[in-house]
Amino acid sequence: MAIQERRERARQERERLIVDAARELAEAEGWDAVTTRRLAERIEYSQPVLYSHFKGKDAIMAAVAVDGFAELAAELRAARGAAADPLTGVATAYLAFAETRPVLYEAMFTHSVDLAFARPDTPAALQAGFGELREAVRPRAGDDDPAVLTEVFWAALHGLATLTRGGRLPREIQEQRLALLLARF
Amino acid sequence: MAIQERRERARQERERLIVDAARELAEAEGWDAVTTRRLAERIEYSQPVLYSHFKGKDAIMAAVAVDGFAELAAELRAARGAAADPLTGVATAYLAFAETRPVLYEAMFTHSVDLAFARPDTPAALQAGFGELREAVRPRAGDDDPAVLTEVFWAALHGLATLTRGGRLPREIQEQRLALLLARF
DNA sequence: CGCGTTCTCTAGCGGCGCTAGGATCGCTGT
DNA sequence: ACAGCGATCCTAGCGCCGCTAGAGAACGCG
Repeated sequence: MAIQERRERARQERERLIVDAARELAEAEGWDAVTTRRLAERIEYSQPVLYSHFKGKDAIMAAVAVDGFAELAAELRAARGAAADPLTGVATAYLAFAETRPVLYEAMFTHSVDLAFARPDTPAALQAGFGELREAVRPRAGDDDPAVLTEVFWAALHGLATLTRGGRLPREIQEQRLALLLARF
Repeated sequence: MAIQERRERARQERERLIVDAARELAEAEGWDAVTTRRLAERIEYSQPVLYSHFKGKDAIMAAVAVDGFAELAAELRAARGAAADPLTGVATAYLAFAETRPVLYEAMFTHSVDLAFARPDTPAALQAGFGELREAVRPRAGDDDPAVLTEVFWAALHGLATLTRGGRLPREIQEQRLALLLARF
């Protein structure tokens, strides 16, 4: 039986290799450069092995996105603990994440439509990130439902992040925008 | 000289034909189905004709997006005039636009990164839509800069629209979210 | 009518995501 | 020790993509 375990271990290592390679390639040259051929070349296997791990290219990107959600959750947690005002800290950390890891943020939100949210099989990392936001919002909720208010706050952050990233909003006064948003919460 | 004018007119008609065909095809089968081959077939010309009008496929999508901005601006204007509370009306109209014309909204915000915003050559329709939002926000701005506050409000709406569209937020309680957002403005 | 420009098409390039089918490797039972 | 047999992996190729070069047709003009 140990043989199968070793094989399974090797499989999972290779799966990590694929996901990491996809992320590195995307961070180096953008998601357009992430093709199955280039990915296969980078991991030194042939194309078809990708399909023995993932259903298709989208699934690989979704795996990168899940990693991204885990990192985002970790950074939000750290920011909530460290900042004088948790909500400010979390919001700043969120915008910083989107700004410094654009490739991850794209995978998480712009691409990969079929990641289950608010479902039984939702990856834990996704829930965790939202949880961090909710705990930061809760003290400011007043009579409002904290969960729903968190959704609104998250949407505002997401909007700021994506509109800025897409060149729709000039980057320079982002701090001012964030201040106005926080003042209203 | 009249001959050149006639030709120019025909060219512009064909350009409209291309943009409309792209939009119709996208609305019928999604943007993935909009390929240069299928588009050429639909307008009953060969592929290279497309490239005598537009630099590439992205430019065609950008043209559809500009049409979208014009429609959005028109709907926001109507909503601002008709609603009891302008801000509520405009916000509702914005979310309704994203919900009922997902294909246009995608072209405007998810794709086509290289539409100039806040630049000399920014299409007027883009400015107009933002102007409608700004006029609706202004009475609620208090001591805040209305333009910046409008950006924040727009970002919040955009976030709600995209997160809902991507399945990140369940659609059912969108009205409740909008109420919470409006209450904070 | 013949000429030159202007337009449009056929054909093809390199690359894409993905898959079928055969070769090869490594474990297993005799 | 070795033949048999799955599991594993690669070569080759399908149909499609965005885009372009170059041939040929259509059209206004002298």
